[in-house]
Amino acid sequence: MSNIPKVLVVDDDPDIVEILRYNLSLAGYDVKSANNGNEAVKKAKLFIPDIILLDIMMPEMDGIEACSRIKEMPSLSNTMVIFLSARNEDFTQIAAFDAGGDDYMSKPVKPKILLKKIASILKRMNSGKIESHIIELGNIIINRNEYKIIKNKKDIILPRKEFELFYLLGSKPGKVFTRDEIMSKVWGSQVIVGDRTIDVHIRKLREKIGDSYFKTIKGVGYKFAQ
Amino acid sequence: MSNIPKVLVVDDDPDIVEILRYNLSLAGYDVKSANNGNEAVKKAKLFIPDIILLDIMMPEMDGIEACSRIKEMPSLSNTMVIFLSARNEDFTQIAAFDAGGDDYMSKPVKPKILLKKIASILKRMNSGKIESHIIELGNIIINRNEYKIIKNKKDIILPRKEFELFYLLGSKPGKVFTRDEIMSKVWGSQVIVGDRTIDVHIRKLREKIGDSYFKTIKGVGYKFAQ
DNA sequence: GTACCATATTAAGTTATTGTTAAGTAACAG
DNA sequence: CTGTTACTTAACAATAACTTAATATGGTAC
Repeated sequence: MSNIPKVLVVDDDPDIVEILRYNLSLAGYDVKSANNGNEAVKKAKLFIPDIILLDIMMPEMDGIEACSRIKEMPSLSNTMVIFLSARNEDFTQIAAFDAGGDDYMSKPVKPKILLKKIASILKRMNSGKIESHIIELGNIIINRNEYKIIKNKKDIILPRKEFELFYLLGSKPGKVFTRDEIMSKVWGSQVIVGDRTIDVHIRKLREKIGDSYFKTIKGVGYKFAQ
Repeated sequence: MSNIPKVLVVDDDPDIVEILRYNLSLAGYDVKSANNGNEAVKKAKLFIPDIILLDIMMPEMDGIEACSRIKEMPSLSNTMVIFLSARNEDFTQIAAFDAGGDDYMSKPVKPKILLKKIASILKRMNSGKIESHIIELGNIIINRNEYKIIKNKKDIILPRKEFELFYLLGSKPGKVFTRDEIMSKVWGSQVIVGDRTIDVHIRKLREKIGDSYFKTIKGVGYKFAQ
C-alpha cells in the first residue's frame, strides 16, 4: 500500500457514487469509481485499490460475480471488498461472504461510520509495516530506524545531536541550511545555546564521516555535498 | 493462533450467550464466555482468544471500556473485537471503533451471518500471519507460545515483563525503540511507571541473555543487535 | 599588508541520561 | 497464611553527550 490508501467505489446509482466519493476524498483517500461489475473488475485490475466498496445489484455484472472475479486475481490479494447493499436477506449476505467478500454493510450507509470502518480495516492492514526513514546518499546511508550511518558497508554510530544534524543536512543534499534553521530543527526553538555549538557538531561529523561532505558557506550556513 | 480458533463471547444476557455458544461450538470453535466487561478483560487475558464478541451495555464495565483495556494488552494484539449491540445510534458505533473495535454488528444477530463473518475474518488473519509467535535470532529463539527463550539449546525462563520487552526488541532486530514506544507497548499507555523501570528490566535481560545484545542509544532508546 | 570577522579546533567543564544496587511492595502459588 | 517471585522505586554512581571558553586559522575588504 502506498502512502495514500486507494478506494474503488462501485455503484450504478450516480448519487451514491458521488456521496461516497465526496466523503472519502475529504478524508484523504485516493478515490476512483465504476458503475457496474464489469467496469469494477477492469478498474480494479489497473488501480489496485486497497479497498473496494461494492454494490450488489447492478446491470451488466452484479457485485457478487464481480467480487468472485476480483478475488481470483493474485494482484488483488491484499484488497478488501466491502459490500454495500440494500438487500438484507440472509441469503444475499451469505452469498456475499461466499464470494470472498470481507465485509457487508446495509444501505443506507452513514458516511461517518463507513469512514470509521475503513480506517479500522486500514489500520489492521498496515500494522506490521514499518515506515522507513532511510536516506541514501551515494555510498552513505542514513538509517533512522536503527539510528546509524552506513558508509561503505561499515556502521557508524552517532550521538543523537550529531545524528539529527546529519539527518537534516542529508535530507536535502546541496541545500544550504542556515544556522537558524539548524538551531530550530535540531535543538528546537526553545533551547538557547551558544554559536560555537553547531560548529563543534559539524566538526565531529567531519571527523567521523569525512571532511569533504560538509561544506561551510561562510555567513550563511552549512550544506551536505557529495 | 492455534489450530482451533478461540472465541470469547461476552454478554450479560445468558440466552444470547447460550445461542452464540451453541452455534460457535457446532461450527468447531473453542468457546468461552463472560457476563460483563470486567470478567471479559480477565478471561481474555488468560484465554487469548482470536475473536471477542462483545456486547456494549453491560453491568460492572461496558463493552467500550472493556475493548479499550483489551486493546492495550500486548498479548492480545492479534485479537479481533467484534461489537454486537442493539444500540445503533451513530455515536455508539463511532465510539466502538474509537475504542479500537474491529467491527460492529447490530442485534439481533443472525447466527449464520455471524459465522460467515467470523470465518471471513479468520481467513484473513491466517493468510497474513507472518508473525508466528516464534522469533529466531541467530542462536537465540524467542518462543512466545511457551513463554521461554532458547539460547544455544538451553532454556531460559523470563518473567512476563522481561519477556515482553525482549519480544518487542526482538521483533524488529536493529530497530531502535524509544522509551515511549517501549512503555506503551510493554506496559500499556495507561500505566505510569518511573523512568528507571525500563533500565532495570534491560539490565535483567543483559544479565540473563548477554550484555552485548542490547544496545543503548542514548537520548533515543534501545535496540536488539546480534 | 593589516584589521576584522566568521568559522575551526581543542580541551575542559557541565549536564543529562543511563547503569546499578538494594530495598520496598504487590501479586501469586502452595 | 506464608514464602516466593516479580515488579517498581529510590538513591547514588558512572558515563556519554553536549556546551562552552579560549585560542587558532583563514578569508576578505580596505
